[in-house]
Amino acid sequence: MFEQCLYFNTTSLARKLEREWTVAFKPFGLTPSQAFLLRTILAKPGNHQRDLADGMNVTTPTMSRTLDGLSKLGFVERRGSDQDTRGIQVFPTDKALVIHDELNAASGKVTKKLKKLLGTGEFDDVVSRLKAISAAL
Amino acid sequence: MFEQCLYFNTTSLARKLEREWTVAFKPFGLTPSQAFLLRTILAKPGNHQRDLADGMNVTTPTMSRTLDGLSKLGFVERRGSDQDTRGIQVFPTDKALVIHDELNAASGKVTKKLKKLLGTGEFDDVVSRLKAISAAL
DNA sequence: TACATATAGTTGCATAGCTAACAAAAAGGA
DNA sequence: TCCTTTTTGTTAGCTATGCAACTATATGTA
Repeated sequence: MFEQCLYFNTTSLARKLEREWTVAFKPFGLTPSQAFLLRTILAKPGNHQRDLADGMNVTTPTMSRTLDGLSKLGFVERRGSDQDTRGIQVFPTDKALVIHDELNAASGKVTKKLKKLLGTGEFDDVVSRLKAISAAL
Repeated sequence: MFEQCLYFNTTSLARKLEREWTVAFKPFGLTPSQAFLLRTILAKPGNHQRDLADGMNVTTPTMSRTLDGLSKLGFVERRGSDQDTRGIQVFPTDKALVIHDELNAASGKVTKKLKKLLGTGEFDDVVSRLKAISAAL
C-alpha cells in the first residue's frame, strides 16, 4: 500500500531500529533515547539544554523530560549557567563516567553488526542520503 | 556526534517527516498514524487487526489503540469475524468514505512536494533502500 | 530607565509506541 | 473427548514526542 512512501518506510524502519537498540542498551538500564543523549553529554559536558535539543532534533519539552529521566537515574546533573541565568548546563555524573566506554562499545557493536548485515558501503551511503534529506527539509 | 549512525539519522528524519505530515492531515482531524491506517482500511476493508498490525509494522496493542482512536472519531467500525471468533475485522464508515479521495489527495500533495524538493530519482532511490534495509533486519 | 519582545525551561495534556500480563477462542494431540 | 499450546485482542504501565501555555530572565528600543 505505501511501498513508495518516504514517511511510511522511514518511520517503519525507525521502529525496527529502535527495537534493535533497545536490546543493546537494556543492560545499562537505558532506553535508546536516553543512551544517545547521555553519550552526547559525555562527549561534550556542559552543553545547554537548548543546544542539546537542537543537536538531537527534539523539542525543548522532550529534552527537558529525557533529562529528568537521566537525572533520576543518577547519570546527569543540571547546573544553572553563569553567563545566562535562564540557561541550564548539563554534566555527566561519576556514575555516567564509569559506563562511558562500555556504552560506546555497546553502540559500536550494534553498528558493526548492522554494517556486516547491510554491507559497509550500502550502510554509509544510506546514512549520507538520510542526512541530506534531513538537511533539505 | 552521530553523523554516521543509522539509528540516529533514521529516527531524526522520522521526526521531521512526522511534523510535515502532521500538518497535512490536521484539516481532517487526524494524526499521521491514524490517517495512514485509515487509508489502508479504505483501500482494503475487512482486514483483521492482526494483519493490519503486521502490515503497518506495529504491535497489536498499538494497533488496538490506534483503532480505538479512529473508532471514537467515527471513521471505522469493528466487527467480529465469522470464520474466527477471536478475530476482529475492520471496516471504514460512511464518514470515512466521504473523505477518502481528499485524504489521498492530501497525501499525494505532500509526496509531490517532497519529490520536487529532493528530486524524484533521489526520492525513489532512498525509499527503495529503506525498504531493503527493513527487509534485511 | 521602562516597556516590549525574544529566549530558556517546565508543566499539562494529548497520541504513538513498547512489554508484560491477561482473557477468550482456535488448533493440535493423546 | 480433554488437555496443552497457539493465536487474537485488550488493558496496564512505561517512555518518547509534540503543542500550548506558563514563568523567569535577557535583550532591544524609545
